[in-house]
Amino acid sequence: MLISELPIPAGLKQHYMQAGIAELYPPQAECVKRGMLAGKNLLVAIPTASGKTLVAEMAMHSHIAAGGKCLYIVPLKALASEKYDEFGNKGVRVGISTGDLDRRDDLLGKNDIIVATSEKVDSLLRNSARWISDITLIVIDEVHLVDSDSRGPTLEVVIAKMRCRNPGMQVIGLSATIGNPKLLAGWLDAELVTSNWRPVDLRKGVYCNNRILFNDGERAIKQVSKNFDDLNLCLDTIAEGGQCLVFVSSRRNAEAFAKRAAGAIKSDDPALAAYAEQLSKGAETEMVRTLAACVAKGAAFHHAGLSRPERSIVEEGFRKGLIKSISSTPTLAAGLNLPARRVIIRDYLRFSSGEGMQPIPASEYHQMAGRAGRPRLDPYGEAVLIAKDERESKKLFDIYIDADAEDIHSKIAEPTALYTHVLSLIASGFAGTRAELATFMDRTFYVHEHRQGRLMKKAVDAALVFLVASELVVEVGEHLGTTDFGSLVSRLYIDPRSAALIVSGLRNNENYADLGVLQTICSTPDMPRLYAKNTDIPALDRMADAHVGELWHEPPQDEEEAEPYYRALKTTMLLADWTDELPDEKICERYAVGPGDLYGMVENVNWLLHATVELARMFAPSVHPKIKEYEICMKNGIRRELLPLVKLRGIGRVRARRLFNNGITSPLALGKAGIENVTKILGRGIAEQLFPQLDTSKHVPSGKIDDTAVQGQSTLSKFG
DNA sequence: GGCACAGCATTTTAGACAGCATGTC
DNA sequence: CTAAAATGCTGTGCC
Repeated sequence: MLISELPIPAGLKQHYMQAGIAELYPPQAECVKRGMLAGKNLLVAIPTASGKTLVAEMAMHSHIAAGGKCLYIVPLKALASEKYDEFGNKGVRVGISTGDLDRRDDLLGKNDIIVATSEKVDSLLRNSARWISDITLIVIDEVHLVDSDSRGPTLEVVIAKMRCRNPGMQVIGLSATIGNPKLLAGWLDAELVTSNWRPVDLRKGVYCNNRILFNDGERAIKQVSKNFDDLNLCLDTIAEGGQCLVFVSSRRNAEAFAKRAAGAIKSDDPALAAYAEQLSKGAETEMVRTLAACVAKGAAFHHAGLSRPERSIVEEGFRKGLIKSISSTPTLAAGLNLPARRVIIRDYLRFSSGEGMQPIPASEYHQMAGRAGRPRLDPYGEAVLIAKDERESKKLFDIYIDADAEDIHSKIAEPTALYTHVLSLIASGFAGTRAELATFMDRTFYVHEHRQGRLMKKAVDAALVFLVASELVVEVGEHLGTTDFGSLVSRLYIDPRSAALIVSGLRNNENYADLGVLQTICSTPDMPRLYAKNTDIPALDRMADAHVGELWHEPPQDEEEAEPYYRALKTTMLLADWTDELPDEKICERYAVGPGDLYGMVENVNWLLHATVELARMFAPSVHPKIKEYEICMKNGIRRELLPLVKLRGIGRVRARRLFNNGITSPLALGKAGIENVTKILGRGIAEQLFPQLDTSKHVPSGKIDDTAVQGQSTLSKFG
């Protein structure tokens, strides 16, 4: 099927022509035949990289040409940016909305295409963004994620809410291949398109006894390294001019492989040295030093301990073909599209708490394998597993290569998954009675899958019991409504259990302490917790003793609750060190985390601290100002005494501390000190940027700076 | 008694969404 | 319940 013959806007055709796309891939053509451009709902369950995004884009442009508006839902923030870039510059207005990137709501609604994460869409629905009702096409990327324990229920509810809200809306689901696509298509009232076609030939095999076994042949691998099969596989591809992606089960393994690969590749490209240099500019942690050393030689590792900039450097180096191998935890499997000629799935067992080492699901294997082969760049792609003996080799063929992907199932009836969604359905007017809740639930994948709502009703009832007991929901006769508290919690987008925990913390503690608030937040189900090692326990106990008056939670007597307690306490300590101005490197070293973990932790607690501020406004007005200050401390990683200074643009934790230690403790003192003195402390450029800010405050008394001075004063007198 | 070290026992283990209002070193 | 590598601990041999 030729692009030129399609009923899509001329402008888009031209873009495709210029990009050298003249004809549709077979599965794409199938989508068109099934009515994708004629408004039919569609579930496209085809392998990665076989052109799902392109067909969805064509459908979106058709809608826009007819005056419609499209919502493109993705599972990851990184994916949202990727799609945002891809859809842009093609004559339509594209907007993006995720936790960190946002245009103001009304502005966002002016776009033709809005790219957003599922949670963000849910949040927008809860906060009644008006443009939502203008959406005529919703595209759900990776719909099979309704199967996810943690995030699937949200996706499922968002899809159901959107379809309730906009009855005539077209729905396009893009999915990896799954075992039961018909069931999912049935739920979406969609035509089903499945296919195994791929643009680059993909060969799947198992390495065993110095050769890769494929279903249709084998390939000998040169034994360069005596001890390491994984390395030999990697070097084999590089020798042929390819690149390698190695999936392993832990961060430690990823780093260890990168070191070995670096030692064997020994590339000395000056461009690599530049990347290494760029990396060394960041936090000077052991992890970053290792990464820089590896990158300089043409190898890299990738996991969530890397910060955003560090990840982009690695990704860019690989895309440009300079970095020859990346060893990665599952970060890269689900995230960015970063194909390589050979993908080595080295560790197929992964630790899972309570279950020991578990084989990864076949669907995940297929997803990683699908990363093999760069369209137009590689002649073929290879996905290789590693076996110790023939027996294991046979097993790997059985459970992965020759295995279909698993069926997917709704996870919405899990005990606690519904608390937040039942609350939001009541708060945002989707349901005002138990009967209306049931009617809404009839539209979920769960009820479609089980063909009856008995268990669903049980789960909803259990959620209501919790919500009523926590004073979030009130039931008067038939009518269900939210309290002010419930409505706030729904809009804040936090777990009702977190809200209940925070509110009881605020109510039950006479003595306000930052540490108590922090510990409470860290005990919340919305806060990921650090792992507490056995050897950490004594230090944690000592720390708890030293701060008895400030902590709001006692060590539990119950053996079972000891672990979450210590994990929360360790997380509390890390964040307390952050607001105590311990340098990033020291924190990373002390808690054995990477810069990416630290920033993630701070970002997460900032979100919950913001929610705590709002809850305190309602339940503990006397401590509200203190928590608000603490929120700013956490955002910047500073002690209270620096609060007046960080209000200035260009001043963060480091510069504020430098000024303070030189006796400049407020914008007022900064003005008195004069530009020359400040130049000595911070350099000419920064000083020149600061003084104009002081000037404007004179002319605009109600401006930002003046505010700051007042708040700073009161802060210092209170907490001296 | 003190130290080095082999060898056995224990410990540890992936990822990442949400609010708000704009700019750190 | 399953693995594998790193780290911790114990006991031995030696001075």
